[in-house]
Amino acid sequence: MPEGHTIHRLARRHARLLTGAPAYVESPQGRFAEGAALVSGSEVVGTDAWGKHLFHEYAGGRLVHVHLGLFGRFRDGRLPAPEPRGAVRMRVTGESHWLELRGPITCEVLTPTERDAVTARLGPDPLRDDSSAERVLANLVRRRTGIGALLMDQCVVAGIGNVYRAEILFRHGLSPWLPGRLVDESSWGVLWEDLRVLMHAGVRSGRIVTTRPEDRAPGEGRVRQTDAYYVYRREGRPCRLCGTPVRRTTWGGRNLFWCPTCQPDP
DNA sequence: GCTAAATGTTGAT
DNA sequence: TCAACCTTTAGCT
Repeated sequence: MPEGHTIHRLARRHARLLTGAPAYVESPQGRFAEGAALVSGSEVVGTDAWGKHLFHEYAGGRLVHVHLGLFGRFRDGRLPAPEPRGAVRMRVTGESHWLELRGPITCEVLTPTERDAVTARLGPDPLRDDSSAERVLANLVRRRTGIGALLMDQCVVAGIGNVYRAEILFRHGLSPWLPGRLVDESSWGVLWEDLRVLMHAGVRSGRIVTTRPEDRAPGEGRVRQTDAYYVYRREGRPCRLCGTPVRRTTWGGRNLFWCPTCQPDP
């Protein structure tokens, strides 16, 4: 489930499992063999996340840069590690735990300068303390494109994916086609704070839940997956607030879900 | 067992 | 705008 919250959660977890000890890095599948050899045996000094990009920092100044793309996945566990099965791009063995990475779109070794070049192309990340609502707003108001496309543009704001995009626009009654230049400062400020709260909750729980308790079936404990969203993947089902069937279209090659009543055309 | 779809990005047309 | 790529899973037969 790789939106920004997944990556930040992985960064924290990997820091806990690996930091402060040497790690042995291999590529059972072979496609990361050269990179693995560059860092293997060095101490893990920390991890970092920016948007959907994850970095493992090794002593000696090398970084492993991972982008999960749509399909990438990490698994981990306590040593001893099981025999790698199938296409394992990277396997990391620390002092007490192992990690396994499959299906990433990117897995490469970078220098600090190269890492800076990666993050320089990214907009502010709502999950980072150094992010700023004002800077994102400045990126929005410069563009005529609809806010629905802009929120998915990682140069504008980093870490939002298709689920958070659909859900945050619904929660604020905004049409995905509202031009970025028409986004006003006060409603953007409210949306941004809400987004930060939702994404931080996602980091904590490891899943995306955007519905308010009063908008889902009563019950304690874990929110059922069918109750987690307002519009994402709910095409044809009645809007939780107004009953209008949720709509879906394809925009920029991605599915876009919205309620035409709660999010009227601009 | 097969097919389609998926929370993403890049590069060609 | 479209296809390609990375891999798993759900829903069929």
